[in-house]
Amino acid sequence: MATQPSPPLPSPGHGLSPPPVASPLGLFKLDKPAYSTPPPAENTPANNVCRMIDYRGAKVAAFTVDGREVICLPQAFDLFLKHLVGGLHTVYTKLKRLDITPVVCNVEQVRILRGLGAIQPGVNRCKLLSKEEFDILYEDCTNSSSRPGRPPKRAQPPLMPPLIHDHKKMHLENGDFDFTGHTPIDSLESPDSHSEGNPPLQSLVGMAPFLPENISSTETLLTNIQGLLKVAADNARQQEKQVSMEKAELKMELLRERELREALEKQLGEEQRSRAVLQKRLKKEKKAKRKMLEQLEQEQRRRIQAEDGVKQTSSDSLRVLNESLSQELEVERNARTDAERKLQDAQLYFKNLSSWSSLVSSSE
DNA sequence: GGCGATCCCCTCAACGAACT
DNA sequence: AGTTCGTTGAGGGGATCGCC
Repeated sequence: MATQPSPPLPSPGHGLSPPPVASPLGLFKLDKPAYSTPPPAENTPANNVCRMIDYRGAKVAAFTVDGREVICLPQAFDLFLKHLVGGLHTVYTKLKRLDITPVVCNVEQVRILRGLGAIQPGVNRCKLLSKEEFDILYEDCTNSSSRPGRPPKRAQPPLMPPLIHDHKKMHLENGDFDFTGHTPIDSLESPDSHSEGNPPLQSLVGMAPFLPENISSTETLLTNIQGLLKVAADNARQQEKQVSMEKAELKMELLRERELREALEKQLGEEQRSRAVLQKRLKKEKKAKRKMLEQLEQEQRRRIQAEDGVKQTSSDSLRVLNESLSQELEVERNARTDAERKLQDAQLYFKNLSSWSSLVSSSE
């Protein structure tokens, strides 16, 4: 792909992202306070020096932008996060949430990354992240239990530490190359369909040292073979190193998982004990409550009985009082009637007496 | 039910390759 | 040289899910 000279790119000094008002759509989108893509890294020779660095057991393309070492995000995603999250979009969302602003690649950096095979040939944009920022992102992808919300999908656990899958990435395994935008790396480019672990002879030949023309053909052949063997030995060493690192990382993961399991078991035991104590206490409380209820009911019964007794007593005494009052009233009435009769008799007596005396006086 | 995180689906932009 | 098509990452909208 990259053997032909690249056509001039639009506004190389300003990078890949168009200015916000570059298109009618851009104008339309200006209204939203959307996620603002930061300006790309300045297109300077210093910024465009690419190195392959060891990161988490893999070779990752890195630039030094403004004194900060930054790695290729799509490549790092492909190597480390692909199995943990649904896609790059999730990663961008996470970056937003984590308040991490990646560096946007400039045109030259994208070309270099494409040339190295760190990103796919058709890729035209790319972001860069410092190792520390990627550590935070990785931690967020692997440890979401402490966070609310929907847990990540995690279709496949990342059993393998990042391996270089793509044949193009084989180039990255062969050591730390220094590339600048002006250094062609096409000699390293090889056709597709390599096997996973072993680069084909063709590519090894490509890596063999170039020889002066005055050496005999046998010597040339021997030197070539020597070079091939050296490259093969280097590759074997590299793979061995990779395997041992994978083993070490797996061991560490095993230890971590074991510790986590033990801690969880301990916590489970404590929870179970605590639950048993609470159940016992609950049972006791229920028993006490039942007892109190019984006492309460008994007391209520007693009270009702007492009230009935009081009611009964008061009605009887009222009746007695009534009767005595009636009797008194009757006695009083009789007495009054008797008195009235006596008074009438007296009046009659006095009347008769008066008539008798007047009769006597007139007869004299 | 509200909230926040995640995921799926979609469009857009930029580029290279192929074609006319 | 210009056009078309395919590829890829960027990014938004909306659905879904789990927690409180």
